[in-house]
Amino acid sequence: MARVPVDPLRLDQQLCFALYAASRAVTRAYGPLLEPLGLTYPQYLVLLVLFEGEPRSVRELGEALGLDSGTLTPLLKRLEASGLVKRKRDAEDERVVRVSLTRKAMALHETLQDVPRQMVCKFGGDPERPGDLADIARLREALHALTRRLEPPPG
Amino acid sequence: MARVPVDPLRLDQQLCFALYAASRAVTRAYGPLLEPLGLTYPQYLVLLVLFEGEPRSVRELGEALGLDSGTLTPLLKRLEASGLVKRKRDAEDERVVRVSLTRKAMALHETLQDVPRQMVCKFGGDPERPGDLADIARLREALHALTRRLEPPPG
DNA sequence: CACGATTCAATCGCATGCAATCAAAAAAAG
DNA sequence: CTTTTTTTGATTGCATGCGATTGAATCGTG
Repeated sequence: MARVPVDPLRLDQQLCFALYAASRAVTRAYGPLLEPLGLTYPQYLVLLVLFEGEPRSVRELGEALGLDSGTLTPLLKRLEASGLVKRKRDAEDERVVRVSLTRKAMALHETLQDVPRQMVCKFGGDPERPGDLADIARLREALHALTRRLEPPPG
Repeated sequence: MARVPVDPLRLDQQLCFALYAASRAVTRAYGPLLEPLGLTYPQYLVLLVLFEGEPRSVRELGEALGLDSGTLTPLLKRLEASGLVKRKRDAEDERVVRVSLTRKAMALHETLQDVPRQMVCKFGGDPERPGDLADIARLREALHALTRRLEPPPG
């Protein structure tokens, strides 16, 4: 069991770079699926949040995605320009903007159903094989755990 | 063993989002360490590549990091403006630009030695505990494998 | 009620990412 | 040796991310 000293700054030793590279690779892999639908990857994520419940305030979307208004406001304006979301000031509290889906977006929901399965294939897995799905689930949980440790809730 | 059908579009089911969120969380975690040194995270990565061998052409840097000249050219100009790298057209082949480190950058190399250890702590691990380092290594390898599957070499 | 603190979205500035295009240089074809 | 193709980096345009600031609305407290 020889202990070989390793340069701690070597790129291929960095978890951060592995994450950075994998994240960009996955985002790129979504491109061919989303671009024909007129969606970017972050826009797709916003729709996923809204599919789970509407309407959502900009703050709620930001909490779900870890993005701030500086990123979300222009992104939402583009989604609005695409006819996929509506933005409306809350009458009760004029500070908040409630974002909801259009009919067009709800129709997109059907089209998007197949996207995750296609992505599993791109990941090199078989969507029919439980083992492959379990591998993905394990990796996903490890990443969520890492994110939680880096961003402790404001408790 | 009840099989509960799960909405495949649920955000917390997406490996892509786990990656996306974790990558941004890690990049943010580097901020406090790099900002005092006048570095951004991608600039830090470029320096890591150069620490492993100089000079490097823009193409070589791009291959190592998975970035193209559209990203690297302005980034390298900023690193040059910071006095950390030199850029010089190759006399043999006027197409290539060779990027090398300045004395200032080599001095930075010393300062950066401790960064990876500090990051392990932020990840919630103990740099002295081999088990924690092994966990990080496993996650890193899983991510590298995913990236490779998504970007098969042009063979 | 007054008023300072807080919340919320928008705006601004800067630094990526990345596709598409360009121009120059070099290599390959003929 | 000339033409064509390829390689390499730069440039442009667009869409994020994100810190910092702003401005409006609301809340908390006295």
